[in-house]
Amino acid sequence: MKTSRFFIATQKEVPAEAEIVSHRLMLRASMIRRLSAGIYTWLPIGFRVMKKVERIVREEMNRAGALEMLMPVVQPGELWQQSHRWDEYGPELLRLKDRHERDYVIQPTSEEVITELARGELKSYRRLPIHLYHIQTKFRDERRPRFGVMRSREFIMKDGYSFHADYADLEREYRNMYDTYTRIFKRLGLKFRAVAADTGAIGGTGSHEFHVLADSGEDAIAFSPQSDYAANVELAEAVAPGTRGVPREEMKKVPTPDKRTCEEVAALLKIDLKKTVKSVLVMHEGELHMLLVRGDHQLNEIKAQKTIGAFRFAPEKEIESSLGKAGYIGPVGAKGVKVVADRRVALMSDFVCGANEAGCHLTGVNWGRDLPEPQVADIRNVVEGDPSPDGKGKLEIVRGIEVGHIFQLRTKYSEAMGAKFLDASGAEKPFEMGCYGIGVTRIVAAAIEQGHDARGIIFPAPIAPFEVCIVPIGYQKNAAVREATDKLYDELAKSGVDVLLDDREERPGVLFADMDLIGVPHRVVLGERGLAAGNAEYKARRDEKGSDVPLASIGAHLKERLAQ
RNA sequence: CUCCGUGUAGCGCAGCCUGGUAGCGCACUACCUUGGGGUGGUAGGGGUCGCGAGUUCAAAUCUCGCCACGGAGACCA
Repeated sequence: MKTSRFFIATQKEVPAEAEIVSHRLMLRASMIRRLSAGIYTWLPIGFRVMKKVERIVREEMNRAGALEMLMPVVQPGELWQQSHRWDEYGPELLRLKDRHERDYVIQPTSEEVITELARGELKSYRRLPIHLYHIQTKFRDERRPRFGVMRSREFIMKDGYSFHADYADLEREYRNMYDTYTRIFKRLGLKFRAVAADTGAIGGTGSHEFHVLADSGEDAIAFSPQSDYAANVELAEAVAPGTRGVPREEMKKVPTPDKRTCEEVAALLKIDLKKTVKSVLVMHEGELHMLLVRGDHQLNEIKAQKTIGAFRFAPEKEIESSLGKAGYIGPVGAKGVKVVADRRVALMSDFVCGANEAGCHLTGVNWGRDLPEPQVADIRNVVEGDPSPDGKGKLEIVRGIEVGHIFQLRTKYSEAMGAKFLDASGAEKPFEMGCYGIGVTRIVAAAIEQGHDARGIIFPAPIAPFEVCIVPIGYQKNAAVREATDKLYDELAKSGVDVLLDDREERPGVLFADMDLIGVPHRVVLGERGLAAGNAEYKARRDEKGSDVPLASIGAHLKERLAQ
């Protein structure tokens, strides 16, 4: 490909709306253009990258025995009513009506269609197992689309669905997919980690998320370097080994005027933040609950909801009408309030909390003596240094971008939609199902979050828009440069290298800047100066400096680099 | 959903407070210049100032409504 005939529309300036580096660089590199909120056009450069990601995903899925197919983007609402997702999904599901006023949805995933297909086609256990997948446009009407294609409304995903006669076979395929995903992300050249995820209401033993590691990631992942334990921070169990200390202090009321937060109180009293307890008042079905976590910990709403059920935070008014001024409430003498303490809090002694009196806190508080033993539950986020739930080592926390998710659906859809087969004994059974997703377009953004510098994108070679670029200096004017350039270009193109020749009549600086920006991993510069000495210059995108390579062997040199 | 902010050329912005001929930079077109890290110059083209109402002799500018976009927000006693 020659740049003069290609679509390069790089820019120095970038729309102010682009917040994260991948979004900025994708716009600047002319990979994408925004059409509407969360909806993007993929320009040729971006399209090439996306297709390379797709290809690797496709090759590995096929290798793993899955069969590619294609399901419609527009799906009848009726199927979604059968699976109950019509009601469960909420406003993220884009619904529309056709001219006959019939309901349709734009698919966010395809469980309904695939289950409907299986219901009609897979009548016998002899046809099982089978794994079907497609790579297709999805739509989720996100509340707040942002970060470019990282969190867009329209996106491309590979979603696969497997059908099994029994759970053991589903587990086998699940492991197969775990291994396949691991291979895919390795081939993509990304740093990633598989983490245990929430199995939610569906249960079953299996759900893993695959995260590309990047500081800008939206998810925090807790893992133990001493074992293979890894989980989303929101789900990681916070354990609290040890026993409660014996009380040494008397409970005392101390004045803490204008000190409402644990941090302020700890600073005023000159005590460790770990001696304080945060009291959070919530309302669940008309009943007030007080949730207690240690001053330096954070409440985990998901865990708390699992413990007491759905709740909302109590507004200041409700706090004042029940216990007193917000900022000074606490569990001691909290009448009409159910107290739930985090495991860690339940082990505390001589702690500090609000006194339910404006401007006052209590010190030296102890369970059993000053207030009744509380209900105890895991209701906080884990923090760095917490013991690993599997008992091996201490947790570390890194940030990640979720790019893959594998899930054991079990019989949720097959039962809801009556998708059954006959087993060997002639009995009718619902399929055991698995589903497996990979965010193709999100991977492109994630790769950029992981690979960039001040000059632009640094793509892993397997997904770069081009493998090699040739930058001639004076291509339009210097016959020797032109000749050497054309010769090398033809040689590389003929041997199947994905090569880009920058033949634009621009200053060298412009060419260099553009090639760096779009992230081509290997670059050859041919100029009068070097050619006079019989040399080409080779530079890898990651390197600061290039090196001279004899012109005669530059082709071989490149092929060697590409093979690495 | 709530609060805040912003809508002026493809992009980044100024002008608005204090109403009076719509501007700058990038990009684009032509020519000259330059040629190893976004060269310098000359001349151009491109605008319903988000939409609608109101005030006024006169509205990008003031008022009201709407729309779009962006940011923040259950953070926590």
